[in-house]
Amino acid sequence: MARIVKDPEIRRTEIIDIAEELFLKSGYNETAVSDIVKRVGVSQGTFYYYFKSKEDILNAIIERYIYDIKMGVKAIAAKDDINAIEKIMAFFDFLNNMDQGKEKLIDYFHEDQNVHLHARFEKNVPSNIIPPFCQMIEEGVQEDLFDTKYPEMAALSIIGTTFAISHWMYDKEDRAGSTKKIMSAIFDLIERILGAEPGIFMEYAMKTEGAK
Amino acid sequence: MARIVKDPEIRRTEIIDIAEELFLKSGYNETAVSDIVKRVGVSQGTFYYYFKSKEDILNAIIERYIYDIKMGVKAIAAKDDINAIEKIMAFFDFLNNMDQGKEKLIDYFHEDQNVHLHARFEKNVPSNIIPPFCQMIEEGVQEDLFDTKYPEMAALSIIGTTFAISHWMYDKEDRAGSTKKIMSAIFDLIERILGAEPGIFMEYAMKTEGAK
DNA sequence: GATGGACTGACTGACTGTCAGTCAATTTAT
DNA sequence: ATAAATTGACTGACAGTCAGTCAGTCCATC
Repeated sequence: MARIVKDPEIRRTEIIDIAEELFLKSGYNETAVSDIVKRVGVSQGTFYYYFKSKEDILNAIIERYIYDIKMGVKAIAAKDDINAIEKIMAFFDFLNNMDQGKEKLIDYFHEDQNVHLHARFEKNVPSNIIPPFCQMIEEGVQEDLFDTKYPEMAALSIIGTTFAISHWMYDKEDRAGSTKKIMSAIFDLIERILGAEPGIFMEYAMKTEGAK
Repeated sequence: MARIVKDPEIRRTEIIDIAEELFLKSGYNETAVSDIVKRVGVSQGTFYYYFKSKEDILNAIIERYIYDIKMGVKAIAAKDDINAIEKIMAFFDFLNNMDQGKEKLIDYFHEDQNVHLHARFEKNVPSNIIPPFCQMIEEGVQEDLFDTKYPEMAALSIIGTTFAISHWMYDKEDRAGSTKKIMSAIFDLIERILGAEPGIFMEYAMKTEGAK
């Protein structure tokens, strides 16, 4: 085949892009390295010139997600025109709306074939978002919006709660169920964990919705 | 090789036992089906007579853990000589002390080679323990020990929080750190989530420890 | 109550196809 | 000239298959 030399940075990104697309379409185990290189139009050897194993490219893909999330959260945490409650809500909004092309990332991740992606994702998210999230909580404590002695644990608890509930919802058939009740429950939990005034998150949510 | 016919139930258990041992020792990916059958002393064909794939036996192993947990939790939930707080504490005690031979299951699962087992485990635990756990919480609400409108969500939140914190702890080097502070934080979170009187879990914990 | 033949389903192990990963050779860029 | 990028045929390992074997059971017959 005609040999095409590209800037390594571009080649690497190219391979990651295709690998990500195929992993999401068919699953990690079901995608062969040979499928990836065929689509990219390079040899098997080139793949292993850039990645030391198939597992390695999975990590590269996850790292990219994590990087995006980290940047997004940092940006929210750094804002100075909104308070801690609004930041936390903006944070959830950001996570929910992160997408990958046309479909929501979160939907992809919950498909059964992607347990591999999903597990790795959830394993790496906390260490990256806990610090800025924790900062938001500490800010809220200083503003007297929250009341907790353990901001880091509260951050972990909220992230863990979110994961658990989102899995739970996806495993249940009647997912459409009653979104409102679930929202109320989640807000209630967050308020309790943070020691915020009961109902205050819902209040803010209504306000924002009204502004749209 | 000499052909030895056994009761299918026994053969199946035998294969699961060895597979579990090898998966925990060397990891799922690093254990070949051929390794398993060599140890059991049967042919490759026998393996596939009992399990439709390598993935399938992993499920069988997880199902066994889940079954044990389910039974343990049900037993605790059914007790009538202790109150809801004591039940919840007994439940955590039970989970923490579940072992597989000499090592604690939770320690095994956090070893890097066992991500596969671990992910599958955490995916399946909630749907099995939420119902009895939820029942304990409702009981606590009736006894006026807890105060929540969303017992199921509270159960999910506590499980999610527990997972998140345990991952967090295992990822940090300085794990030995300050167990007491972490215990206080976890109790604080549980009390908030359940709407229990602040400090009541710690109180019960001290009482139980004193009794020993 | 022994003999044997039909039958079942547990079990065998050599075989196949696939795939992750390697490497010596080759081309391109500086 | 040298280094960096690229090739693709090759290897070894492994999951999964399949045609066939054999232990044990059931039951008809003497």
